[in-house]
Amino acid sequence: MAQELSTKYNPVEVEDKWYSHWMKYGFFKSSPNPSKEPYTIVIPPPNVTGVLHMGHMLNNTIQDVLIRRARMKGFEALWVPGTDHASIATEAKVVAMLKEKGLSKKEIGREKFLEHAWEWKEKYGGIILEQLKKLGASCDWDRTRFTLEESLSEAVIDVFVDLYEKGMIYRGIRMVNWDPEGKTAISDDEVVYKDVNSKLYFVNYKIEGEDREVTIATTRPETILGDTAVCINPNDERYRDLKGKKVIVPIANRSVPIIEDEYVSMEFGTGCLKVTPAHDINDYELGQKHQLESIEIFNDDGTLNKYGLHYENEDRFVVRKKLAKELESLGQLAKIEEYQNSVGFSERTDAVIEPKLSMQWFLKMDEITKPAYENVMNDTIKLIPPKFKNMYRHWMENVRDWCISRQLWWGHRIPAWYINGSEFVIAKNEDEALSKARQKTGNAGLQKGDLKQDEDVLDTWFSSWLWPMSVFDGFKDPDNEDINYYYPTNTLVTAPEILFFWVARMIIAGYEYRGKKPFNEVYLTGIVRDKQGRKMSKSLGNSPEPLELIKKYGADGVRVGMLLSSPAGNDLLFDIKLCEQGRNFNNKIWNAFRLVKGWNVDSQKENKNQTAIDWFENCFLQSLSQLEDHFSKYRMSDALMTVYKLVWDDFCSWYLEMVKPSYGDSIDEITYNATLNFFDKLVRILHPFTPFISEEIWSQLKERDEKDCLIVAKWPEIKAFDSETIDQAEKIFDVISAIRNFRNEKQISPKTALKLNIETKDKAVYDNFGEILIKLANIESLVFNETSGDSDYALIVKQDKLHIPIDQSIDVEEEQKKLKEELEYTKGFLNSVSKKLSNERFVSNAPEQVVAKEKQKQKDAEERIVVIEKQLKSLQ
RNA sequence: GGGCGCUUAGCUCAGUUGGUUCAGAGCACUUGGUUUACACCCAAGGGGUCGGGGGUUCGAAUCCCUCAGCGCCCACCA
Repeated sequence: MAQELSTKYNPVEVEDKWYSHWMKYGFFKSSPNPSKEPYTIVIPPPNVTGVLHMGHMLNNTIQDVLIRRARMKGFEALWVPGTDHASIATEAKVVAMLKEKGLSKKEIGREKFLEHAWEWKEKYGGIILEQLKKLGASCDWDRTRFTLEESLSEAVIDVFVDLYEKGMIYRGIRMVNWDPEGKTAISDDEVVYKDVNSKLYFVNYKIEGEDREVTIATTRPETILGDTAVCINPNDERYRDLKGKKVIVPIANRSVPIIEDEYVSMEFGTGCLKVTPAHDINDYELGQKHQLESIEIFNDDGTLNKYGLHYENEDRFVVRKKLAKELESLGQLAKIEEYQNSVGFSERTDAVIEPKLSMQWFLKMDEITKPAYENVMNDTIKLIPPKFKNMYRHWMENVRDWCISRQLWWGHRIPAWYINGSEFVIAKNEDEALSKARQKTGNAGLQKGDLKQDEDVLDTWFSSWLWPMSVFDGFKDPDNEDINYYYPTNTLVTAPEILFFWVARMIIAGYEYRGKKPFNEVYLTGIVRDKQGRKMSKSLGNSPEPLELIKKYGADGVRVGMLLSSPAGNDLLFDIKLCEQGRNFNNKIWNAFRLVKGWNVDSQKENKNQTAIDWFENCFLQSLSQLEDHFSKYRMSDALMTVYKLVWDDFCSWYLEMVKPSYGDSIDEITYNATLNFFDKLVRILHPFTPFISEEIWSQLKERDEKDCLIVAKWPEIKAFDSETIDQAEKIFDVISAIRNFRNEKQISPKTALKLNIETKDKAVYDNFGEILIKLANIESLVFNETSGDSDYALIVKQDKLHIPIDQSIDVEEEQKKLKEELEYTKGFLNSVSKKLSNERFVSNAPEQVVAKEKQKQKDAEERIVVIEKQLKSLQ
């Protein structure tokens, strides 16, 4: 009964009710089922530190739409949830928490620190997953995994050992960002670049054995003490005569070679570069290339070491000034220029970052990346949208070895054990390490205490790259039922910013360890931005709180809002209005349902709505095909819009208006059942987008068993449809709109019934849809091709003329003017079509279909012109 | 600096291999509406020389060249 159903849909209760119901009956659960094809998604594991933000909302809505649809299409659908331990982010949070308690990492030591970290993880680590439930995420929660849990950690260590044994992991020198204040290496992400005003010092270096000098420009004169070469561009004419010579490093008085490399820009400074391999990444590479010595001149705290000579133990910036003075007094400072450049600062301590050489672990990327490269290029793995293929290729072609060690504690500790400093063994655990160490050294007396495990942990991505395999225990037990059934997964939904960090590496690992791709398709979402296009961030305060949104608009409303305008790979400019639109849509459906539930059925009554029923049936099938097409191309917004228009326009605005009994009247049984049947189909295709309201309506369509839920109902079957019926309806809709517009213009109330006399050559349309026309345009008498009074108003729709006699006197001039404009336009149109058709090259070159259609256009236009001219004449 | 991409209605975007009413959709906007499903609504309507210029073609939003503006990724210039 109508009064039982509120006029406004209230999602809060409904959503909680259904989520528990689905959980209760285990509809999200999946296990290998040989009689069904699997459809698998592994969630991009959110950081344990994470709190649900709008990016998650978009990302997980898309995944849920895909998984729910797959479930309904009869796949064994599995969505595996989990979280990522996120070394850097989590460690930073824990450090901050300790700081509040007045503790520091160093004081409490590794073990205690990790205790705190785990405690923190237990407390906050699950929040984000709980939040996802509010969104309606239909993950198999029993399968929730965590990248630092025991089984997944074992996988990481196994892989490390394996790759090492294959000779793909090595130790090497790398430049890290050193924070002299915090005395720690920090990641690239934690470096903040700022434009600062600095100085460019022009220093004269003496050429060995000659009375000449060469001038070099530098922003960091203190690093002169670490110079091991001077570099010029081999094409630089100015320095041709310097080739092969040596220069004397000022103050240090060291003789270093002049090397040549095209890396040096001839335009910058003097075109002559000092090379300090230990303190500049580019210089380091030059040093590698030209086999230069590398002299480190700094201590960990940013003071100079013994290579600083008389500046030993003084701070780098103090030395910079003093050294400049000394150079000046030596007459070796040519000039100082003001200069603006970008300098890296530590995000945490705001200290200027010092590039520092350090020993790190690397994974060789040249060989291992090959299948990952090829199989994306040949579309074995599809990137959506495909434009990302180019980016992927560029990265793969320029890939560098992957530095996999991080100077942190929260993470997978590198399974390397050092014996007396430099010698080491790689082993799965300490016991194994000990036996390997004994073997390696030949010293059977070695004890565990003689071994020291590497202090560093592995890059977080070194665990997440195994995710699609490790969640199914594909390492611990490589031939288990789960991994054999679910792997490769179907679709990965993630952000383009981690295409290289994560996606590419998962592909690499997939081929390396399973010989198979990890997923068939990668759907790359955009970034959720605010209306002004700014990235959403806490500091800007421009990010809405997702749970508040859900409370206000319902999860269904928010889901619709997220999907309304988010083509793959494009950023979504989020506007709260999108959620409003989503909510309104749900309310619309709710009210349509309220209407139908309120109908009184009269089983004696005759069905007069068969045309409407047939039409909507076809209309539905047409939309269903379009929907299928959109989904197959991952056009989520278009898919949703197809359903949106089908429900709002076709079903509510047209179909329900066609069949709706007038007030107090009853409805016949056939129409009633057909309408409920339409609801049944509509909620099925709505379900992936708006799971809650669709389930609620479905449950009210008829008496059902508790387990008979929409979430596991069948997706409607795609069938051919009759486009003739749809075309006819379109024409009738045009006629109805024209009449409504006429009422608007003439200010005739919709309640006032009109007489209508139609001149047409296509009466079949009216034979079928006449009753509908009468009802929706409020016509009291409909006749065809009768002679009309000269003073009648006439509307021209396509090739038909609608005479509508009304009491208002006709404004002949106005009507003539409109008709003449129309005539002009149509003639112009006809002219261009005829021109095309009289062009022999068009007729002979264009496909037959195109020509035929042009001919039809010509014919239609000609007929229309006749109709217009006739009406014009009758007005004279 | 290297690579990639974008520019279509006020906004966000579709527009498949050049060819039907292809210049579209949603929102926004304007006008009218207390029709008993819904004002979170109904009906109707007005908006664009497809960034500028040039070219190829019977035909260009779509292909080519060029200019302008914007964005992203990577490496960051002493």
